[in-house]
Amino acid sequence: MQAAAVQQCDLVDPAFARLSALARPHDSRLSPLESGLARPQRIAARAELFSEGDPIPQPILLLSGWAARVRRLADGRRQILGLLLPGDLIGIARRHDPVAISNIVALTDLAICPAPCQDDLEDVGLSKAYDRSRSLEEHYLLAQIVRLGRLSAYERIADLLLELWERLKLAGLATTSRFPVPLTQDLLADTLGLTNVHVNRTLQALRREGVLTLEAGMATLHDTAALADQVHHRAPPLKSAHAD
Amino acid sequence: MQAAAVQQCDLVDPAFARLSALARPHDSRLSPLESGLARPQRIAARAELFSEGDPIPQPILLLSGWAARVRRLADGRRQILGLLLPGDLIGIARRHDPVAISNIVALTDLAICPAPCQDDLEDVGLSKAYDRSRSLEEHYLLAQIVRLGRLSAYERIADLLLELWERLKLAGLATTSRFPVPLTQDLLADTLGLTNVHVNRTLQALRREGVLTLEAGMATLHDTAALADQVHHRAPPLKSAHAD
DNA sequence: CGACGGTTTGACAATCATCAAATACAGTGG
DNA sequence: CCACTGTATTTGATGATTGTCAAACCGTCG
Repeated sequence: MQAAAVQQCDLVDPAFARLSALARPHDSRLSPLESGLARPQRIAARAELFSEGDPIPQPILLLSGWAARVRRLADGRRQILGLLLPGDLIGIARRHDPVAISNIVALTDLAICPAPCQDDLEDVGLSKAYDRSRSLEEHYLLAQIVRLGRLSAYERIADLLLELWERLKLAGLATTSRFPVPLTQDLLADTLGLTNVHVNRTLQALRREGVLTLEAGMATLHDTAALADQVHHRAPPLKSAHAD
Repeated sequence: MQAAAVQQCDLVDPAFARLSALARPHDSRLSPLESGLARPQRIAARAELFSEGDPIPQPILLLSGWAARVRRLADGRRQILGLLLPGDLIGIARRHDPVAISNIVALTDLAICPAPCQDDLEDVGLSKAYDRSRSLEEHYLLAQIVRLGRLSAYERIADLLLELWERLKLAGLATTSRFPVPLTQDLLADTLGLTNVHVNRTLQALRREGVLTLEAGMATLHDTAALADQVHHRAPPLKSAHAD
């Protein structure tokens, strides 16, 4: 990292850490990454980065802060489709004339920058990292569907926090089982398809039972191993689909 | 279409129609499409096409029949992540060593074939069609999240059927507002995050109120315009995200 | 006929939403 | 410093939506 970038070092670090983690073990010179990061742009919390249908001239790399993909219904109901964390990429789904497929709003103050050229296929490392990132993005959407479709409120919160923990670890933003989660209970509710009141009561239950704590923007998972065990309840694949 | 393909004409037609529709208005010679379709492979209902983690050597084009992306929980709960209809592509999300990100099972008898080479970027038409298909796939996942997160059982069914109607129209499989939906109420329940009992009762309500009918594998939407209006309730984008 | 998968019905319970208000807490300006 | 404002959290009372369990019904197929 040179001159201009140096002072931003702690800023770009999480994004760099995440992409490096995704590029491994093929390793790589993620050089283009460093060069492109000289000019981070700042976005204020609550700003809308993209509206559905907006063209996205180039993919964006989220350097710091949290954002969300949001959809609003005519009667005011709101659903957060997914959360965007430092190191996540925005708008890498399509190859040609990419377009925002959902609104994206800043949940906190943000730093973003154009994602270094992904079309430069010479950098295999970076290309693979983007590929994995795309893959993870879909994975998180699917996880969200299972949460909303089949988990209880209690399970939804536990499952989401476990996911956030793992995602933050990827970016080096969670080293212990205590980590920042700058979500209000309102936002949590809109993420999990619940009401803020019910989220509040369920959080109390989780706290009371010593599962996890969420307050003042910090989450603490009290028994991550047990939690992951209970929550990562994938069934072994079954050959007959309709079996019960 | 030549020789070998001709006898399969009605078979490949929907898939061809869909990809052509997606390629337009850039039009295109979708020539590689025709050539690759000579050897459709048949899959029996209930077979599992892919398990999570399976490598997908090449993208697959679904020619006829319905499939589903499924996830099962350890205690037997099941969530259908998304439905796959004729003309849909499987495994086009990743560029490098693609891997099945969810189990895929055949809901009906299927005909599939390898998707004609997408890396042949010379065929701009086909490449664009695949790109749009990818984009639509994500769109449907997001729609599913909103359904599960914020719609009532009544709305979920109406919304899903409207989506299916539009998707089938793309492939030329629905010309009127009456079209085939080979889903049992059990499968509908697992798609919509409900129980089969509740799906049954809600379907009765929808029928009673003249909104739609679903029986014997056929769906009928009684006032598609009004339905689309009620159900496509996107709110106008709002600049302040947290506004209420 | 009997078995099977799918649909339908009923009685009842649990989860979660709604509405309204109280409390806590940080920031702002006098 | 304190009252004032706005936002976030918490509590209570009540009701609607949806789930659970169990059984009956219905058509198809061997």
